[in-house]
Order: sequence, then structure tokens, then C-alpha cells
Amino acid sequence: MDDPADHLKSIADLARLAGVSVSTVSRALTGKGALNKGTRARIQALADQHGFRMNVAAQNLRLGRTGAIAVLLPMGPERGRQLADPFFVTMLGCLADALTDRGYDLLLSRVVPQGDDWLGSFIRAGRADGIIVVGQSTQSAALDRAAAHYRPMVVWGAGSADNMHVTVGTDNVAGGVLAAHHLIARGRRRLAYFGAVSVPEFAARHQGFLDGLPDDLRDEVDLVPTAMTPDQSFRAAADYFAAGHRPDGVFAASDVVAMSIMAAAAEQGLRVPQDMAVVGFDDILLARFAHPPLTTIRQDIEAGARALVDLLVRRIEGQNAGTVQIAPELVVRESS
Amino acid sequence: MDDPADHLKSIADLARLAGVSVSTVSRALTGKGALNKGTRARIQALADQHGFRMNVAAQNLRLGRTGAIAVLLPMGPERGRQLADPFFVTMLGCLADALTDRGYDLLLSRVVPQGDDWLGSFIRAGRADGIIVVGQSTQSAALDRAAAHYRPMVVWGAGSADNMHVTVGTDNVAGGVLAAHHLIARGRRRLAYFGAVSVPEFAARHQGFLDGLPDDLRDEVDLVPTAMTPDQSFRAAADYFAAGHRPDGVFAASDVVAMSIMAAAAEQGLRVPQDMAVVGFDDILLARFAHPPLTTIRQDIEAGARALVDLLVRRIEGQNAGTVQIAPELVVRESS
DNA sequence: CTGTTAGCGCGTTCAA
DNA sequence: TTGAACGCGCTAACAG
Repeated sequence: MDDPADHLKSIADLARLAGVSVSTVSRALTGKGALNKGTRARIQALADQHGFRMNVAAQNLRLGRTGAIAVLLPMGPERGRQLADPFFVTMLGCLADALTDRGYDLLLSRVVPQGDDWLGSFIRAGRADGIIVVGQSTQSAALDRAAAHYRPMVVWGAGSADNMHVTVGTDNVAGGVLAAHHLIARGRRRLAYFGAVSVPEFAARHQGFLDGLPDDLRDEVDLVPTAMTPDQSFRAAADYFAAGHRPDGVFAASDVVAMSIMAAAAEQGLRVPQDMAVVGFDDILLARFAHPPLTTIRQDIEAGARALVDLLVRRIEGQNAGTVQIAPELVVRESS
Repeated sequence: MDDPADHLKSIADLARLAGVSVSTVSRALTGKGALNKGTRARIQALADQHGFRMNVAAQNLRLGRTGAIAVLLPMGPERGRQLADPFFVTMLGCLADALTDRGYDLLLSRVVPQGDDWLGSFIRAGRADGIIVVGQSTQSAALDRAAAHYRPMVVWGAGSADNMHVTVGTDNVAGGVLAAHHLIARGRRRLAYFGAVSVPEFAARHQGFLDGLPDDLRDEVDLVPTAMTPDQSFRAAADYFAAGHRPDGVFAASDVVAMSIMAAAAEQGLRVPQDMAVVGFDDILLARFAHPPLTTIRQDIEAGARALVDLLVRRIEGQNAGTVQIAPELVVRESS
């Protein structure tokens, strides 16, 4: 069974051993095509007796497919730590599971979006049967251009009516509304939003937040723009508090940002939630164990990953399936 | 340039268009083999004028390789959230970068270690030119069995002299010693260790911790065994404190565990670091922004990833390179 | 039910 | 310097 000497490296070797033709072996091992029960069993027995596995690459070449789905992570200029973002990482794990269940391999590729045709070039290399793009959607022009000629591609992010490409994403506007209603219900009136605004999904969270407020408060909300990394959001929050701002309710565009804000607040002696309520977005693994445990808008990552894969598979099969939105959910803990 | 009609799908199409043979196109595009400067330039121009890219799968089949490295994540029984662990995830990102730099694709595969030959079976499928195994090393028997016949495989984890397989990993014992010395220097005497002990790398951290203590304290250390997830470690810590234990210094086998402990401590009104100093392991992204900012033993994940890839590539090339250890580093913040 | 044959898209001898 | 022919390991149409 694991004698290294008897190394069968192709179905031809196995065919010779079994005294049959290669196509018979092929039929026996794939289970496709008509074949005598007996010979099929005999060949299968022989195969795993010798630990033989067919060469997937050759099989795929012949079938005109690759058996793999590429997950593309377009990287921003701040190359490096991006994949450390707990949200993306969890998404990746769920995608791996969903794709495995469908019989696909997951080809992970971090790409630097540059040149006019980085995506088209990747597509034409034919390394994958389909593409899932995960990242902050600042590349929608490139995505649209590719989507015009290439169908098996789905994108995680903020869908927009005028996108050519299909997306799956949390309803960020609805999430912002949830946060607004919650803070209002907690009696908070001096409000602030922390997060990126140039990236569509975060802009939508901000917009939803404003939408959810009563008219008289909407113009009073502080907008504190910041990159979504722990360092930068910590700095933004520290500066903001140092400048004397004292909001009593804060909505952060992600849990990482929320936790950084709480760290900065603690340094200033601000108590959460007494002096200031904090609401995050994502519900990452550590949110429950933040100090204090973080109230947040939960994204159902697992459902998102499944939806991405379902949609992609349907498009690979030629169906014309379209954009999906996933409802966010308020999770109340002790930070608010 | 992106006219969809002119879709060249093989070098044969391009050859016809250029009025040359397929082998000439092959030579022009790969840059290998002798060829007239002029025709090479002409064919290359024609290729990217039509956005033509060679089929990587066919190229690899012919070259007898796949161009991909598989990253295997053996999953424990607690299927699911494992990949959410910030450490693994960061490692994955760094591996993606390191492999991309070497021209390899990254094939991500979560495997359920079951049956006697899950690894051998994966290997013989020929989906990758090499394998990197990342995970808690409870599978060393299976790894050794595979390593006996299969050379291009490297493992992240705790190397041991009697392993057949080669590993790259942080020196966990040295990390434990660092933690011990630090807590002692802070005047702590009632000590506890939180973490798994059945998994070699965590057992080594525990062992190092004990090694680093003066003889009279070694036997006094509380060992609090717990799985490494936030939920389970939180529960373990809550129970431990509820039982009346009051250590003044704690070493946690990971930052996630450390943060859970601090959350549980806060619920009991224990102050960190005044009542109890806490030292973690890993230095994940959020460690700086924990409350209070977490003192920890830093693993250099980027160096680890680079070492894994270097080692693997060397073994693919036939060299007999062996196990590498990476030195951990104490990062002092406010939790101790 | 099984074997023969012809490719999938590319690299690489061997001749010309 | 270029082209023709063969094969990487496999599947599928067509015979028998």
C-alpha cells in the first residue's frame, strides 16, 4: 500500500498492470461510462492497493477546466498587513469550506491593482474556472470592465445599481440605520462616526447612520475619517479626544476601529459606556471579549461566503444570477 | 485590445495569425530557445495587442509541474471557526506574499485528518508541487509517514529531533522562558499558565515557562488547561477566578487566550496589571489595543513564512535543507 | 462491455 | 532561425 517501489504514475501503468486499456481504467476510476461491475471493482481495488490517484491537472486539461476558483484580494497601497484584518480572514476560511463542499480548490491570490488590465490579464491566464473578488471596493471600474466580457466572477462588497459586475454583500445602509436607532434608544445625542468614507461600503454605513437619525441630529454628527487599520484609527481617535471632543455615542465602521477607539478613550479616562457608548461593525471573534464587550452590527460571514459560492457556481453553469444582499443584525453587549 | 470577438484561445490561433508555427510562438512567448529578435518582438506585440495569455495549466502539464504550492490546514474536530484564529490568518497572508514572489500560486486546502492516509492521498493527487502544513501539530505521525516518501513538504510548528518531517517554528521553549523571567522581574510569585498542553507547541511554551522560574516557584504554578478559542478560554478563566484563585502573574499560551483572561478578570473586579500581570503569546494585531495593551511574546510571522517558503523551494530543488527555529521576542506593554 | 483513436494546449527534440 | 512531429496524463467518440 505504501511500498515506494511500485510507483504507478499514470493510468497507463495501472492499465498495464491490470491487463486492460487506459480508457477502461479511466471509466473505472471516474465512475462514468458503462463498465462491467467486476472489472470496475477489480481495477478500483488495484488502484487503492497501490495508492494510485489520477493526475488532477491532466484530467482538468482534458475537461477544459481547472477545478479551481481564484479568490483575489486586491491590495491597497498599504501592502502587507491587510490580510491580517479579522474580517477578511474569516471570510477566507468560510470560502474555503464552501468551495471544498462544491469540489473546487481555492487559489488564493493577492494582487496589486495596477496597469489598465490587471484583472483581464489574470482572467486570460486561465488559472481558474471562476473568480471571487474580496476587498474594499475601490476597483469597481476595473471590475466592470472585466465583467463585460467575463461572466464567472462575483464580488464581495457594496453592490450598486450601475455596477456591471454582480456582488454579494451586507446591506451596509441598513446596518448604519440599526446603529443609529440603537444609540438614539440609549438616549445618546452627541454622535460621531469613525471610518473610511472614500470606500463605498463604509460610505454606505455612514449614510445609513445619518438616515437613521432624527432630522435635528443629522447635521450635528461628527465625521471622523480614518483608515481602517488599528494604528491609524487609534491615532485618529486619540487626536479627536485630545482636541476636546466628547461625543456620548460613537459608531465605528468596523470592530477593529471600535476597539481602537475604546483603547484611545481609556487613555483619556473616558468610561465606556457611561460617558460614551460605542457600536462597532462586523462582530469579529474578539468583539465579545473586548473591554467592555462590544455592541456591534453583525455581518453573517458564513452566509455571505455561501452566497458568493452559490452565485458563482450558478454563473459558471450559465445561469444569469444576480446580486444578493445580506441583512445585518444588531448584537447588544456592554459597550452601549 | 479588449475586443471580445478576436478571442485567441491557444498559441495555435496566434501562430495562424502571425503566419508562423506554434513552436515559434512558444519560443517567442517563453523567451526560451533561439529566435530571431524581429519575429520574437513581432509575436510579442501581437500577443499583447490581442491580450493573449498562454494557458498555464497546459504549460504546467507539459512541464510536469503544477506551479502551485498547497497550504494545508488540518482541522481539529471543532470544525469551522479555526481559520478565524488571527495568528493562522496572518501567516496565510505572509505565505501568499512569499509564494507569489517565488512565482507560485497558493492552493488553500482545509483538510479533515481522517483515515490512515489522508496526507498521502492528497500528495498523490498531484495538485501541487509542494506542501506547507500549518496547524497545531497533533498529526506528527501522519506527517512522518508522508515525509518518508515525499520530500517537498514543510511544516509549521514545534520541531522535534525524532520527527522525520522538517519544520519551521518559533522556539516555544525560549518564549516560555522569556515570559517567566519577565513576570519574576515584575515581582510576581503566584503564577498560572493558561493553555492547551496536549498540543506540542503549547506544551513547549508551558515547559519553557517552568524552566525559566526559580526552583522554589516551579511546583507552585497553576496549570489551567484550556482549548485556545476565545469562548473556551474565557470560560476556563471565569471558572478559575470564581473558584477563588488569585494569581498575581499569568502566562497565556496565545494572545487570544490572554485577552479572554483579561475579560474574565475584569468581570471579577481584578485589575490588570496591579492585581494580576498578564503575558500573552503571538503579538497579534489587536494586542496593542487590548485593555490594557498586552505584554506578549512576539512571533515573527513574516520571517516564519519566508523561512517556510525558502526551505520548501530548496527541497523542491533537491537540496536537503532542514528544520529552522525562529527566536521569539518579549514586547512589554501595560498588562504587566 | 471494452479497445482504438484523436485530441485538450503547450515544450522540445530533430531536421531542414 | 524555423517547422514538423511527438508526448505530458487524461477523456470521449467511435468501433467492434
